[in-house]
Amino acid sequence: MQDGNALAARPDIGPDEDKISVSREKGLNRVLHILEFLHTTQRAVGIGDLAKGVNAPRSTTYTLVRELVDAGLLEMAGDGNRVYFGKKLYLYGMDYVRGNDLLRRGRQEVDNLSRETGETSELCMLQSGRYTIVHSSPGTRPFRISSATGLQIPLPWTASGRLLLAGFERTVIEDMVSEDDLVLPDGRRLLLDDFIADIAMAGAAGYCVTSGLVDAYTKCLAAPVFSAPGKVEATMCLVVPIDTSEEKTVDLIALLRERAARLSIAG
Amino acid sequence: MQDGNALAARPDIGPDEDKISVSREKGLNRVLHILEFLHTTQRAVGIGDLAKGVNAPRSTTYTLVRELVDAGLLEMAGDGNRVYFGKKLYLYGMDYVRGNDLLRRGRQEVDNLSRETGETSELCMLQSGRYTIVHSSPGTRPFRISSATGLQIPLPWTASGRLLLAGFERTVIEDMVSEDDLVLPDGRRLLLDDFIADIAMAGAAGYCVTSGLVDAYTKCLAAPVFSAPGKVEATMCLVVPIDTSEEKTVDLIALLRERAARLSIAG
DNA sequence: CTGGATTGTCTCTTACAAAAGACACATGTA
DNA sequence: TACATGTGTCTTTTGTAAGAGACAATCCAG
Repeated sequence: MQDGNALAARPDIGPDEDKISVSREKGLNRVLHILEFLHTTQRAVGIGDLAKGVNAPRSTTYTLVRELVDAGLLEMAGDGNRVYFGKKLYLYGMDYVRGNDLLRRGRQEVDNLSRETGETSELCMLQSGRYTIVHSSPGTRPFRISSATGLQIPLPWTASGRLLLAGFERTVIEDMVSEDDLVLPDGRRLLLDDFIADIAMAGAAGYCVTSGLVDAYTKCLAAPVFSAPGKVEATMCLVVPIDTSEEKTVDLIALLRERAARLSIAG
Repeated sequence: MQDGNALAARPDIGPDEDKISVSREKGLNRVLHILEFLHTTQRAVGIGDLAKGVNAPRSTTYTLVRELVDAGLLEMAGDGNRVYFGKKLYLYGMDYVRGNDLLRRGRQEVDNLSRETGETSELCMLQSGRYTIVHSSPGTRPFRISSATGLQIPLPWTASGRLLLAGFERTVIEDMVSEDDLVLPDGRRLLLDDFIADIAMAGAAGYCVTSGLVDAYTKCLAAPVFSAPGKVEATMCLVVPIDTSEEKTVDLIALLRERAARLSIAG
């Protein structure tokens, strides 16, 4: 099952039809699409729009939504004909946190770090082959982008991405990184070979810094968190102004690496 | 695991859906049961046990689990043949928090309150007809029960339960409260009429105190959070030693009510 | 007012997923 | 050694859920 679902790319024009005919799909898959769609929209959605968004028949969507609302996974939002995530999902999510040492302690460390440094700090992981901000703490600077938790960003855009891929085979990396991912927000285009070289360097150095990749005003410092020797499970990173002095940057990296190391193994 | 599945006993109100034959069930329902089962066990579970736990055929369970793991809703845990909640559920849960003002601010207030008072503080809501601890902050006392987030408790056992039901019709309350719910942990039995009288009183007073209901050593103070005039959306509560002085209790109630009021409406 | 677009509910059909069961391979234990 | 128990992957069968479409009820623009 290769679910390169169309919703992530574009709802309407789908050259990558799984089958020639949009054959009957399993209810569970429809549900998974619905959840993913709500995650991308980040807001309550009308059931009609939802049906369009996941490219499912209206009747099916209505029944599924009703079942999910009854189950508490979704909730009807404000004005009455929109749905969004429900309390049950929150509860399950907290269960996950509780059962996951790394995440639990990582959130804590990230919060500490951003409080101590005043900079935006994040915990990042690979999530189904994509870079994901699992937790972030805003820092105290006047205007800082609220890089929302759960946001997924192309791996090549980030320092963390370079660390997370350390140790992977070249072929695996090629699979994970699409052509589009190599195009930066400002239109510049990375070379795959350069990116792979970056990954090797980052892995060897034990940290990674990128400047002006996602935007022109910040640089990103990242350090790896290991779940086993050599296996990068997550990264902690700091987002700082691009004009941060070399000296301060070095200090921050040292701090970051110390905290990341503290998270590693040590179960 | 000789316990049948407690959760299937009453998935929802009303019609006797328990058929003689455990006939073929919808995949989505199986999934919902799986999630609920994992929520009650609060730990990673082997797939075999999972199948027993939700009373589903092994083969079905294997395929469903595989699909859920692929989707990231579940993850294989530690030793390799157990499953538990996955990162995706955490991300969806955080989306819920973000989209839900009351919860977001409520968590904050609860954390503040427990820090200021040193007592265990909780945010509670109705979740599919049951009392649910949506967020809790432990307080600083030496030994305090870690009333886990997401824990569901019979409504009559709690102060919050009385407030949450304020304004509901008697028949609705009767539907929500089972016979078993009226039996306290220590074996005492509440009368439904008394409970309903309590609800009315709590609703009128705008707060509620219960002593020694869940256990003999604590009392529970609760105040309502309104989503609209008269509509109780949640409660904040404090769990304090049962021998807390009358004077201090009064002070805490005042504080609690102030904070709860701050959460109300104001959306 | 009218015509088009949305919303929510219902019914009926058949394509397809859930379930049964067989299999292969580990374990443990008498 | 046999014998039970747990695990993971097949195939086959058949009950039913996904989907098409019809319906009434809003809503809104022209």
